[in-house]
Amino acid sequence: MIDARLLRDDPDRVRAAQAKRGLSAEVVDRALSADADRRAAIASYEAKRAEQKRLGGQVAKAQGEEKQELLGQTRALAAEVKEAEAARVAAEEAWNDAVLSIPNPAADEAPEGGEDDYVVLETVGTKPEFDFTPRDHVELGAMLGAFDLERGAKVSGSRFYFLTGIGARLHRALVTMAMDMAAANGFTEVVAPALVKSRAMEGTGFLGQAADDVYRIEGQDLYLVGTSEVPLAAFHSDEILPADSLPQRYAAFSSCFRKEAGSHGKDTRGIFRVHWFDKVEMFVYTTVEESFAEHQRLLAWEKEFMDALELHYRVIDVAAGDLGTSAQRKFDCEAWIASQERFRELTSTSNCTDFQARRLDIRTRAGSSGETTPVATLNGTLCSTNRPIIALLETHQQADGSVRVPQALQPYLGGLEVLEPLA
RNA sequence: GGAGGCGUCGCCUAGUCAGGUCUAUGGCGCCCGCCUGCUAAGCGGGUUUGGGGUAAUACCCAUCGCGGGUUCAAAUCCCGCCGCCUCCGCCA
Repeated sequence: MIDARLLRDDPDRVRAAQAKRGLSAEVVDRALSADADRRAAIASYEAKRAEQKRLGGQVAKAQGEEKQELLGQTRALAAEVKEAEAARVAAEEAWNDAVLSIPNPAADEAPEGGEDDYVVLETVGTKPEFDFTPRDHVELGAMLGAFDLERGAKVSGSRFYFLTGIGARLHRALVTMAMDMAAANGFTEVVAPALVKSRAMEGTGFLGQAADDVYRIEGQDLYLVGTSEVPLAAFHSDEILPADSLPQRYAAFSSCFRKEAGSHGKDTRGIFRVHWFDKVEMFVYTTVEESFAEHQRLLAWEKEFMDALELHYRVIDVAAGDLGTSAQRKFDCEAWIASQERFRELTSTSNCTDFQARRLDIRTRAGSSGETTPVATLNGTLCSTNRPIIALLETHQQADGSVRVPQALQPYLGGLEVLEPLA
């Protein structure tokens, strides 16, 4: 939720922010008029309610005829209060609807435009070269016995799979390595619920434009999360976090579920784009002032993970139109996928500033004044399970279908240096 | 899933049966001040969180787990829901 004061005091900035994302400013005007209506309705209700309370006090003390007369007055007033309250509630709903549909204004630094208008910030490592025709992860996976796509489809449908043998072991190794790195960097380890109530989904901005991608449990107010950002953001909802407790850094493991609506026919091969995967996600609560530096730290930790896997990758600054509802700025790390001859997203880190915190009512106390103020929330992928496996297999493959294990990962595979194809 | 108990402004707590200065009591903790070689004690004051309003005050409204209802008036009465605890059943 954007700051009501910003909307009121500087609506042109919000209009410009809408334009930068390629969205209409109509909702800004709707919100402004709803705000005026709402405040008028509140004033009217409160005046009547105050009068009702004042008379109520007199009724309590009055006797006989005087009491009867007061009761007559106050009965009429009660109806007016009820009416005014209904008007107030309606006005507040209109305001909420409008303001909740305004996304977080993008950072000034974020590139303008849509999906293709990203800016490459840096490219790390060198493109892997092969003196043989490189296989894609599906072929390699079959040779290694790392996953079973046919049975995944049989049991659960398209975009499902089983990780098997070395694939399952790689999954465990990656998650453990990621958690160890997070712990070493001061994160609190968390295993988070993958089912959450609508409040958590709404609060993190996933029931707006992204709602089509979310699985809902039939007959219950429960949703399958697409990322543990959701339960982690809601973790401290309705709380006031002591200033000296910030930043609070969590690294959460959870399964992630995505309908992938609207991506029919896209990345249908293998385990790249699937309905379910697992992920270790970094999540930070801090102050808005600190959030920008923290965002850089999250990016640095993501790069540390990419480096540990000895991948060739680039970092992009995602354009305003391609940011999620909540993000003010987003960096993606994209690894080179040899079979596709292009960079693909492996990790993503967003600074949501105080946008999610306003919706979820998470505050801290500002400096000396003691005033409460919304915190900032940030998230970043440390390790999703499938795409790193893909990048790893394709990057470190050898002519015979074996795969070299990056040194940092070896201890997590019992010292294994090379993954060998099954006989 | 069944039975019972509980939910009050950081923590504890009074108030709920008999609705009306409850504008929510008291204690602990915390903050400010006085006193004081220092500290403690003592004394005085303050201490939920939102919202409206104002240049800023003042002032006003909401908030007793949540949502409805009854009533002129609800922490208090009625209905529904949620959470926690105890016991039983089931289960990993």
